[in-house]
Amino acid sequence: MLETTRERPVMPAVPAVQGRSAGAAAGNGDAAGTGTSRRRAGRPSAALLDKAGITTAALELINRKGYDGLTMAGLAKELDVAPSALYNHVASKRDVLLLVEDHLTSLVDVSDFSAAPWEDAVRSWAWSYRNVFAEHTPLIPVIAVLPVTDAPQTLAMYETVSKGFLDAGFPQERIVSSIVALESFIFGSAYDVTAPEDIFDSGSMAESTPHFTAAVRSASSGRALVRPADVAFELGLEALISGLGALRAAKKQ
Amino acid sequence: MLETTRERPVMPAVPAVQGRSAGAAAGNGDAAGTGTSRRRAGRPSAALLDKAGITTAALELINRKGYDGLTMAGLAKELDVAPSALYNHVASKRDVLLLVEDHLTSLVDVSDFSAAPWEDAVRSWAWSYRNVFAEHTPLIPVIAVLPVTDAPQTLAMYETVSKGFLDAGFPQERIVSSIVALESFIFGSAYDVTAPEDIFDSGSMAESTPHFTAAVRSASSGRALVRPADVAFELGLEALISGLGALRAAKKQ
DNA sequence: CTAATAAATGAATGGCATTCATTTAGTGCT
DNA sequence: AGCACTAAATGAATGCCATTCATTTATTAG
Repeated sequence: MLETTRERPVMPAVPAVQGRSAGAAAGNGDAAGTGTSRRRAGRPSAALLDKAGITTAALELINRKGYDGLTMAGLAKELDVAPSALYNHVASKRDVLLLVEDHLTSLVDVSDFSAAPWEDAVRSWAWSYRNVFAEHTPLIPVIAVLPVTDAPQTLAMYETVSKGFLDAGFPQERIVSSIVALESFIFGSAYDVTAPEDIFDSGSMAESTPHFTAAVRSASSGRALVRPADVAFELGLEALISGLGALRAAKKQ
Repeated sequence: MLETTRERPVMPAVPAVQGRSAGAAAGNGDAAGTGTSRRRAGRPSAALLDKAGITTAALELINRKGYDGLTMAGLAKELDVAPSALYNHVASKRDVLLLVEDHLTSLVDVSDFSAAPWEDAVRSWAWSYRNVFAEHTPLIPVIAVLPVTDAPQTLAMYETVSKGFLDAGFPQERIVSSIVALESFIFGSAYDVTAPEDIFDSGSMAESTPHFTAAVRSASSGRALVRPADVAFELGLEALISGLGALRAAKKQ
């Protein structure tokens, strides 16, 4: 129907930047916030926002200012838009965190599950998972309660990992519990990475806690090469791998 | 100036309740908030606030309204005081959370470390620790970064646990790492307890994630008697206990 | 006695997420 | 073609929240 509909009438000049991969302010006249020449109210010809753009802008903001700097107002400014405009695309700030979480999950390395032995696959997956979220601990409370339905990339990760466990000979009814146990350890360990160096310094109460103080001292004797958090993570992970590995039946061909 | 200063002019009746163990509003004329007869400005004869009172009021408020309900204004009302009065005793809301954290840590059961075998002691400690903080997950980000100096009860717990590990024949330089690994698992698992029942419901994407969906289904077949979070915790904890236990030298007499 | 300090009130302050009325532009239906 | 509906933007509230500051009153130290 309709003849000349596809003519693309005028389009002032701007090539209608879409998807807005990264980098702020798409060249042209800016709007709410930066200072010059507000955009006038009303729906613009080409949409300024979408979930992908919001996600990358949020990540950019987090990298630059940390999670304290991630505010709806700041995000809006990053996107050169009024804060209320965001609410046409997300229902709440938690929604933004969800978008970020799902994106980050896609960065977790699950590749070894299709090639390497189960132990090696779990090892590389767990290290990768921990390292990604160690930089994003404020997301952990969100993830922990997040129904997987709302996070397609997260669901995809679970699928790959589940299949890896099944192929390795795990009894089906133990797979979810095993993954949950590993994940719990991973999330807890991610926090650990962010702890200050001197977190175990007992200070003035050192005399009243001799055993602990001695243990802390001897733990840090051969340090500085590896972070304490890495030592603890390796220790716990290897314990989990060998403990959980014992559940396997000898399958896999 | 002014003669009759030491006469103790009136003192309406009240015996100057101090410490304020629990239960709100110490009987007499109330103040900021509740509605009737404000207390007049200026330092009162007997202090209305102290850290112990703030801690128990905070816990009361958390139990009643959850962590969202824990606001400085709400806490002040609970204590029948103006919000700004709190800042004479704590420097920030984070300080309040610290007080609560340290109190809760004193509830963790470490008794088995002086009696039972190492495995049993770790088991009961870990379950108790997880159960206490499962109800208080918003504290976990605080704990994880908390220098132990600021938390005497927490330090006391570490001392007991360290001694238990040492007595069980653990090499001193592995003790802290082992405890940290266990704690990481415990904190992560505490979150897990709060997750909704249907967290793993893959919903509309079930067809694209067959292995995971099947694993979830078979995990929940014999359920309802035990919570899934408990199964995962037990599995991981036993794996950690046997994995870490292998580090011990045969000592202990 | 007097200066310093401690502990309260009450009135800001500034930041925050979120909502709502309004404006403008595209879409679908007849 | 026209018209109702919906989508996507602005801009101006709203209400909550932690925190600060000036002020008042009482206790304590010198």
